[in-house]
Amino acid sequence: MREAHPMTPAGRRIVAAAEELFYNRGITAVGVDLIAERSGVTKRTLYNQFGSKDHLVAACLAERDRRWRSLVRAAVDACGSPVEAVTAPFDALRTWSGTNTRGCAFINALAELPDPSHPAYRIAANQKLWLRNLFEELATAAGCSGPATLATQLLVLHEGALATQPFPGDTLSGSTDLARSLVRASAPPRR
Amino acid sequence: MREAHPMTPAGRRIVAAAEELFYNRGITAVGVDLIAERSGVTKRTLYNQFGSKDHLVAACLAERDRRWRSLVRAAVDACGSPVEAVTAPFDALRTWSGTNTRGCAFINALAELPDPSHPAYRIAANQKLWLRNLFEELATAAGCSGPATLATQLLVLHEGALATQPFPGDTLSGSTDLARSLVRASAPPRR
DNA sequence: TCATAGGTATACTGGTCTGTGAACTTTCGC
DNA sequence: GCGAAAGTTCACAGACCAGTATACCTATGA
Repeated sequence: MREAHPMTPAGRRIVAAAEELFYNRGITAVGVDLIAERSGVTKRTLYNQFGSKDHLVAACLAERDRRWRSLVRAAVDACGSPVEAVTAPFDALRTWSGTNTRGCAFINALAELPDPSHPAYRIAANQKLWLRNLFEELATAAGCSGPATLATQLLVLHEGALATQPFPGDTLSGSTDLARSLVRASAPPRR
Repeated sequence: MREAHPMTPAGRRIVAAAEELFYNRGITAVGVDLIAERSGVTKRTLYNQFGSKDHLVAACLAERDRRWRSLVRAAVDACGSPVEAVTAPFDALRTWSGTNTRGCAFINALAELPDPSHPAYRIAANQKLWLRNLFEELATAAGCSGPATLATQLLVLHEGALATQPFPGDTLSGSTDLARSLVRASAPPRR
């Protein structure tokens, strides 16, 4: 289920170029010719590596997911207490938003890929499930009451901050504050 | 700034068909030939009415926005008290979600239309601004403390519920509950 | 030494895309 | 009855699309 990344140098360049183009211009709007040109590679190489555009899309989202998860894990590890750790994904989101200002790539991808049998569909859907479960695990570890309900609320706040990111106004700060006060309210009293 | 809707019968059929197709399959993925066929109209008529696909996209989003706003206004008017009215958009969202299960059409559209000069861009961006301002107006009318901060938090909850809608699990109930308790906490004590 | 894997170069297929041109028909209010 | 607006028919332009075919080059390592 967890495959390694035996990707050739050309393969990595293709994914990097495609990721940027898909995120900033949309998946359907970007052609494989442009991706090949941007990554300094022939279209033949692209097809030898990924087989089809659909599978390249999946590879891009998988790579993005991998990067996002490791950022969140680092933010969780950097926290001093289990209670702080519950809202660590909001800290990760602040970092992430510095270089990703066009909303959530997974939501955006699903907007263009309505077919559940598309190889990228499952990756995008799992991404949200993973975060929700992480919130629940962290809430449980911090001793919060009602971790399931809390996790859903935190996910909504997180996705809301991400979805409103392209619009003017700082929504991330407000939702982070709200998330923290929710966690504090459901956490056991200190010592 | 506010033009009427002197749309011909064919024009209305085109918008209706295009709206459904754009929302369910993505804007770039849907061709004008298909839209013309679905609405029982010639491609020539489509271009006579809207000039370009881009302007048709804008007309579809404008129509959707109009429908959404009137639903929200009706929900606000149906409320018994100013405090209840603040969270009325969440009631409207519950109704709306019955027939719209692919997330927010405006967020989805912006994912495919990165160019701010696209005729549809401003419509999509204004939609969120309108809702945020409505929240603030309603919060002020209800005598809530810190209406600006509250409005931003309510917007985030609303957009979060909308964004997570395509995924399994009922996120709308949890965010509606949270929204109501936020409003109650900042509202003045009864009588 | 030589097979293999990764990659280049280039031309091509068959299809779809948005958008236009030009001439014809239908409907309806004045 | 007539003129204008709305709509039809259909061919067509020119660009772009995903994906393939063929032939060649160049490392590396057994």
